[in-house]
Amino acid sequence: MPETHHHNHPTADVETKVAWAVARCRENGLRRTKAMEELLRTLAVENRPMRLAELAESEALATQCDPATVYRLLLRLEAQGVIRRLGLHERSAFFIFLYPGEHHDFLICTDCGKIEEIGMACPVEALENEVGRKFGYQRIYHELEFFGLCPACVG
Amino acid sequence: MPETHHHNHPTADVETKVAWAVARCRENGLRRTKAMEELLRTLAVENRPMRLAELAESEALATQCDPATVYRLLLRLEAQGVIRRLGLHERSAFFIFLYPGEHHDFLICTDCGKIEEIGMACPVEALENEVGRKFGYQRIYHELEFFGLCPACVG
DNA sequence: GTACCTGCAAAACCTTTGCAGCATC
DNA sequence: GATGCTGCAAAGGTTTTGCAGGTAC
Repeated sequence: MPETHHHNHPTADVETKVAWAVARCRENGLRRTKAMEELLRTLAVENRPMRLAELAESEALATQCDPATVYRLLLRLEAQGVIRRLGLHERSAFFIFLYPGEHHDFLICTDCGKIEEIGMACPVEALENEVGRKFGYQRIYHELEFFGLCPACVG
Repeated sequence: MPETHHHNHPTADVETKVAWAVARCRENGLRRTKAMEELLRTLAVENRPMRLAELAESEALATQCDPATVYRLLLRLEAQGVIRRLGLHERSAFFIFLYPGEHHDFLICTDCGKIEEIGMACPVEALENEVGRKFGYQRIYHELEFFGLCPACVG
């Protein structure tokens, strides 16, 4: 299965995504734990960028494990390529489920920090390939974010 | 002068940029200080994303002022729209000089963190306008970053 | 049984703020 | 002279790590 391609297509079923991610982690030697599954499921259900703190306090995980565990899990899952860390200008990092064939672009309010997803075709794919070739980078992907004042903050 | 437009064109002269930024700040009631000028000049000369710590330790500023001052200056300059804060996945924020008509897209190594600028036409401008209209956002701009393993880290 | 994973707690880092004194306008 | 800017120092918030014990395989 390809690492990434950027067509927006219908979101896969949550359990399908979780099963895929767990399988991939296990293939690479990670142990299947309750916390891993719950973390992946939370990210798959929410399907939006979430912070460590938010995840650690979520119903599914708060009773399940320590924030430090969530932190270390996020590192492992990112290394496995089943989640991605995003830089969205906040002080804390955001993480989102990374499922093959799905791509997300976001619109962030510079005032209130609201994050919404843009369900529009992303025009960057061709450039991405060209950049990879020209600069000799491997495993390339991109992040595209739009920033501006949302209607509520424009007042 | 328009807030932003995204044609890549030859970089303006450093002193021109600094003078423009200082003028704009003064028009909006900020006081002209040595630290402000040095900070702007450093960013204009380097013309790349820099962190607070890096700026505060730079030759021009280390002898000039306290890190807290650099921090507060960065906030003010960002509010004036003469610099921009970038989210590049590091724990600390990056800032870059923002001159009308100039646009930057970056390529960042996911392993060593090297940041290079891509001098290629950015295909996002049309989408940016459409997103602004569709979602009702004002003062919209975008950030496009490519991530991957640089040749040295592929090794 | 072994290697990995977890909880707890502390350290490390970067950012942010309070306040008294100084510089710009 | 008034207001904003600065330096110093301390607080705040998130991330990161050490270590002893528990768990998946």
